[in-house]
Amino acid sequence: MPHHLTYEEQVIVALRRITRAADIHSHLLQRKFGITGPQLSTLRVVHRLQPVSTGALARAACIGYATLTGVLNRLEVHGYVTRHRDRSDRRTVIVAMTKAGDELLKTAPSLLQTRLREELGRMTEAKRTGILDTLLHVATMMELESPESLIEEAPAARAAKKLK
Amino acid sequence: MPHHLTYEEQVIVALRRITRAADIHSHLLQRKFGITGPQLSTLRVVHRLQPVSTGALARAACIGYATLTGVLNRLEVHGYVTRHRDRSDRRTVIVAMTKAGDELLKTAPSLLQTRLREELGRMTEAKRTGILDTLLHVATMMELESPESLIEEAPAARAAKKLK
DNA sequence: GCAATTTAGTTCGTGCGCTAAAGAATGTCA
DNA sequence: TGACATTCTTTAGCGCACGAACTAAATTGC
Repeated sequence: MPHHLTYEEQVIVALRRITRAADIHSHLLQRKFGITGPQLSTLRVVHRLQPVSTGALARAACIGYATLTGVLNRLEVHGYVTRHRDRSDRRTVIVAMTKAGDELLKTAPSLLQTRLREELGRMTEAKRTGILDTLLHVATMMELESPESLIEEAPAARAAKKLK
Repeated sequence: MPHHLTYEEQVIVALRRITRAADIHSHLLQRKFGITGPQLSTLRVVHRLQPVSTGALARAACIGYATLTGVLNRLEVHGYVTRHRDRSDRRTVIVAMTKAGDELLKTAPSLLQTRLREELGRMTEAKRTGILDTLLHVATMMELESPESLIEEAPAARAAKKLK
């Protein structure tokens, strides 16, 4: 305790600890079950929306197109999903589950750390809701910063780039 | 809104949105000021603790040794910090600020998004404290999962690995 | 019809993050 | 003193994440 930290620095440390813990948990998942957190998370979204285009998948999973391509590559190599181009619009790629993917989700561990789940389960409903609300609130505030680069459902209205 | 999400899935989405927003902000910092979020964050810790060993720095910054090496490489290339080996114990590496590093910190923008800062500034003290407490609480719960792999100040007491 | 634009995905380059293993310096102990 | 363990840092290998640039396909305008 050499110095006082400002409120802002404390928030940053807290966020850092959260992402680090999530990352460590992801590596633990990979060692134990052969699948990482982002892969498992993506697979769940595929399960919920399949068959689904990569674009819709990226928006639903709050992930960039480029990142999703890599995750889908690995999921495909592992045999958990299939990709094929849409017949009517051959630009879009349709993602669907395989049997192995379904099977994995049935036996897959929770994405959340088990300890975290236990702790949350012990809380009152009000406290649980409060935590989620705070997290969503923080997320919303942080996303306010760069509105254009976020998931846009309406990609119109940016013709201001015409120079030549 | 095709399906209901479980509480757990909602928490995961919230965490995902937070880390994504932080990442996007980091890229924005890099484009505008030539330094990323982790680099700036690390530089602040160096400023607070200098001169400091890389190990102490990693623990203070909640970051792995290997990751810190890369960040320090980039900070050194940019001329913001210096590294040299300790005279008395030549295993440890001592990190210190340069003039350029001090200068950067003086003019550097907040690590937090400005919008987030504004929103937080508008709140009551109680609400601000509540948010920080919730974030720290979540961080602590998530870290419970893998105690050994976290920053250990006392690396003793793990002789249980003697098999042969 | 066919150029110009828009849209969907992928590839490329860079940086962050982890673990595991390697290097280098120090300490221990017979 | 000389093998062995311990400590501190870096390297290697992989995966995630972003933006920018690229390819291919569809749409629009003329």
